[in-house]
Amino acid sequence: MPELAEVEYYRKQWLPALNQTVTSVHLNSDKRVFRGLDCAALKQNLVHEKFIESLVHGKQLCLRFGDSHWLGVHLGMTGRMQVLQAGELPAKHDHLIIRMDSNLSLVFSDARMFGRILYSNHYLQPDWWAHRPPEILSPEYNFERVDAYFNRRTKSPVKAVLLVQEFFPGVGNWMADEILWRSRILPFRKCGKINMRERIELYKRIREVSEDAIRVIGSDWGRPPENWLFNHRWKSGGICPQTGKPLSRAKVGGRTSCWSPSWQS
DNA sequence: CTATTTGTTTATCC
DNA sequence: AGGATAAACAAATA
Repeated sequence: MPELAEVEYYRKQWLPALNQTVTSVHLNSDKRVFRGLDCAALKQNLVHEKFIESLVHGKQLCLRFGDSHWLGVHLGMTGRMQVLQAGELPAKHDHLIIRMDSNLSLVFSDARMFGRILYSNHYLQPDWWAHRPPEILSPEYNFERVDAYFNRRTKSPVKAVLLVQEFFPGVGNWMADEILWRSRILPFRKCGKINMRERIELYKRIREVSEDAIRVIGSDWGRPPENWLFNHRWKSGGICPQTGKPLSRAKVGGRTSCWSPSWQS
């Protein structure tokens, strides 16, 4: 389920082991989450290194060890991160276990294995961390960028474009539906047909939903207020919190989308 | 047994 | 060349 705020929530789960040192790394290199990775290098080189920094950018996590070890974690659809106390045993889908000198263990789990582990041992930033688009809540993000993104995808449904990570880092399926619902714009509208007033509204709601998600979910995975679309969109039979009328669901841009026909146009 | 899932990559067509 | 679309990946859940 990880989007912007859920990824931040999971980043925090490893913080109890910050400034501790790796004693061993356990993994099964056959698992799909390690595709393309030099698992032997990860297992050997991370030992004796200190966990010094924990960063997040959109849905991408970057964990730094020592002065040249970069561990990337992408949570995919069902990825999770947690810390195991001494004596606690790994579970079925725990694919990467990093034991620390405190006897805590950092654990990455992922049932569906759409997630991915990345690793680089170099003083310079690896490509997967160096090449990042501006984050939605950063100072360099602005309306002109968003306007330009829509102009590059004029024939795509706006829902599909909101899911492009290069444009809207961290936005996932529920955030995109929430943004469109708050902007009162239907998900299948083509970007080229969205006028300036609507684009300005979308830009504001993109930032608003990102802030709200971080505040409500990113800290302790709290349940969002009932006046968000969030709590009503998951199952069919949901009701629009604005109009009290039924919500609609259908695939838009390849993803199940939920909208309120009595509210969005 | 069938259909569905909060994500990304790859192939293919335009 | 770049945009648009669908399939593939894998396991749990309803």
